[in-house]
Amino acid sequence: METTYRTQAFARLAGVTVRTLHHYDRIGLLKPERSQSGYRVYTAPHLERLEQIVALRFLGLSLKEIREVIVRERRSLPAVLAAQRRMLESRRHQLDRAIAAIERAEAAVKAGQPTTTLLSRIIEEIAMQEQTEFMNRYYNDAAQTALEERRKQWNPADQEKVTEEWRAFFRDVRAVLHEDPASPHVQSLVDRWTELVGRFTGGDPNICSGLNQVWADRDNWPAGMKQQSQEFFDQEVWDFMARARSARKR
Amino acid sequence: METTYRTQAFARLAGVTVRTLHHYDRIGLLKPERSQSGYRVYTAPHLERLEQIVALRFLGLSLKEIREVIVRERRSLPAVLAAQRRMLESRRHQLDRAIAAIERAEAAVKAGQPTTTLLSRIIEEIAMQEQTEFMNRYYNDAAQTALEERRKQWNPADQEKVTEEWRAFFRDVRAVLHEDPASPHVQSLVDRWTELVGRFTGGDPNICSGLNQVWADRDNWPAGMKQQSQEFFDQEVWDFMARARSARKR
DNA sequence: TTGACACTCACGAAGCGTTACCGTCC
DNA sequence: AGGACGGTAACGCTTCGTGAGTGTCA
Repeated sequence: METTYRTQAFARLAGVTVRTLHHYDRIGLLKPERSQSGYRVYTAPHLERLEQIVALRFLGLSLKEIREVIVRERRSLPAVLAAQRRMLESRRHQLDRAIAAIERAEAAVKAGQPTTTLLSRIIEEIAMQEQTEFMNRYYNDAAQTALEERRKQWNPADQEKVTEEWRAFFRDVRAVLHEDPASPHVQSLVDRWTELVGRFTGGDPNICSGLNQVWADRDNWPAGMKQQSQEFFDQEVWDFMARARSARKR
Repeated sequence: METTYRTQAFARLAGVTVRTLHHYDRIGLLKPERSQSGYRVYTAPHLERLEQIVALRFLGLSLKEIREVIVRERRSLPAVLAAQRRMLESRRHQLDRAIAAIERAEAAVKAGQPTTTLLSRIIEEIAMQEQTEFMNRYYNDAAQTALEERRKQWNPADQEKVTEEWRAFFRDVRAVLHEDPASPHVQSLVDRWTELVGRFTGGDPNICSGLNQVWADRDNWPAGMKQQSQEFFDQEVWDFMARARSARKR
């Protein structure tokens, strides 16, 4: 003597569309009874199950996953939900990155940086984020917060200036590759090198240590980062500087 | 004399798949040159455009939207991005709700509430969120924060107890519908009513005002909420209580 | 007879992944 | 001549929305 519903009434009751019920029926997720004329007939237990389906869909599970959890308890619900939570958190992280990219690009353009258009700023911002995320694997917590502070002080113009100084430094080193690494002239280049690195580390030993690790692992950098610093991947220059530094030590 | 790339090399360079390039070519989003043999030939300008496409895709724009922005500047980029930011923020809000639902359901079950299973707790949690969001349209900021505090003190058992008290109150009122609204017995019911309402408002005038608005607009409640409080939608009881209260005033 | 509602196909949509089959280049 | 790489064509995946055409009657 229980209340029964036909498709439309049941759909309204549960807050879904008729088409959705048809779909769930077809894929075997929620199969109602049938009247002799072939009409779908839903009852209270169906409502309960549909509520479960809707809830899990709200959590972002696919219908296939829902079926595995509900129809036959093939998979443990707590485990699935824990996994789902991690997925959602990572999606949220991605969303945050996208939102931040738009916001910061808008802010930068509004603050009047006519050299780059909004779209270019966004591309830069995304690249920055990628680099930051990747590099954070090498820096410990102290270094990460220190770098965070540092970045707030930076702006694209500063960045461009520093890059230019490194470029000049490399030119100067390449010009003296034939000289004695211990010569005063070359040793002054070691000082310049120390100064340039110190400009980035700010003397922070945490940052310094992380930087060494980043550089040591440069073969594994993502393509975008590699490409961007390709001009500084001159093994000959680095070898020469290494010899110059060890000459200094003695 | 510019560098050219064929499909695979170009794909690696830009960090996308060959299939993606084929797709963009077919839908007219990024059309490379062709060699005599029909091979796709990409050059630097193509790379620039592809970077823009990838960036906008990162922000969640559809390929159609990207085409409208990039291929022919039919739509203003700043406007599109502002709209996109709002979309992303609303998606983020949805994600937060899903994550919160899982977290709180897990916590509630772990804290030992054997009456309800994890899945049921999630359904309750989602319903709660819906109600909260909907009701917040009626409460001002002060009332919302006050209610927020209140909810932290609540637990399902309390909720059940209060519901039971309202149920008893309705039974008692229905039993005296034929009596004089001004009789001492009925007037004591008015006191009980005041007390029950006060239990929810906590005497806060902001909450009180919001509650009145919520109740006045109960025809527009979402289906789920209506259904849940359906047992208290007894017009006869409310009319009788109104008469009893106006009898008290005189 | 006529609404109102029910049923079963079946295409469409977004963004590629994934064969399948065949030509080009070195 | 073989293997790496290029091309096109076309189905698959996901979750229903949206008709089209037709039957039922709570």
